[in-house]
Amino acid sequence: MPELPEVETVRRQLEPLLVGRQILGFRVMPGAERLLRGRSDTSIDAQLNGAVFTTVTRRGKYLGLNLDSEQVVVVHLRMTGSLRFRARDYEEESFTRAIFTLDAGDQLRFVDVRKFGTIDLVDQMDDALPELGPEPLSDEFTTEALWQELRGRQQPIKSALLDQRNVAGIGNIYADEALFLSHLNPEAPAGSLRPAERRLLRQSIRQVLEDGVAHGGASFRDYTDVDGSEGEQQYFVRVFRRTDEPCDDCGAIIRRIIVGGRATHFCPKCQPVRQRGRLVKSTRPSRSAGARSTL
DNA sequence: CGTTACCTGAAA
DNA sequence: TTTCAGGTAACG
Repeated sequence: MPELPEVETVRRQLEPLLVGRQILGFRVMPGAERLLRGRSDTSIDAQLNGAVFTTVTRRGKYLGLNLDSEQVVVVHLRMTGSLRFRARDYEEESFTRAIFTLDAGDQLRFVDVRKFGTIDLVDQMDDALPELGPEPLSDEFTTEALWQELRGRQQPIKSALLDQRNVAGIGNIYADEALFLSHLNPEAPAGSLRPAERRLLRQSIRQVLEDGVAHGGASFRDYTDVDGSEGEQQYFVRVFRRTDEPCDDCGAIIRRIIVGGRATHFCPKCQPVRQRGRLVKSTRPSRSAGARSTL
């Protein structure tokens, strides 16, 4: 569920709540053992005990809860995970999968209906991360860096944006929104973008992610922040889950298709299938015909 | 490369 | 009852 803006919202809320707080215990609830990916909660509990949070960082959709013990708790929320900071004696919540007990009895809870989320304890955040592309809101995310990943690819541009090895942090909402702002058809081959389209796509990605962060993330279904409240970005989307509604810009009816197995929303008029090269109907048929034989 | 599996509840 | 879901890893 959470994409970069939702995870960044959690990071910003969590940091001031956690920094300086000490961990007194950690446990995983019965039936949720898989979230530790094979490790036992007792071994993690032993390593965490007494450690103090120093900073909270983010890489793509991953959160790093950094400790003064030079270790990092790396969390991925996947589809339905959330981190809740709860004061001592706060009521129990359904679907709580793991609990960090802090000094004074407060708790950091990992709540996750579908049990896809993960928690790792490592010495360096990178140790828990798969191959990830550039951070889209950093300076390293240039048009050239983006094109480096897209060039030569036949895959639909939508699928390429969801591949975390190309760019880190984009998910289904922001991929559709960025493609709408870019006037790009989601099924266009990733490697087919013209230079101007690449620049616009890079800028659109940054725009939609920055807007998402500014609105505290999007809450379409499950996403809630650290105290359980919702974001506002769902009120600002242009196409995502607006199937059969008129496009804000042109009034055409927004369509929903499946691309790479994911629901995909777009405006067929603003994001048309690009015209193929028009070799047949050239404006100067007599001169160009013999001169050029290649595409 | 696209498809399937992993889970579970809400909505259609 | 069936379909769907802000994600990814493991398939074929």
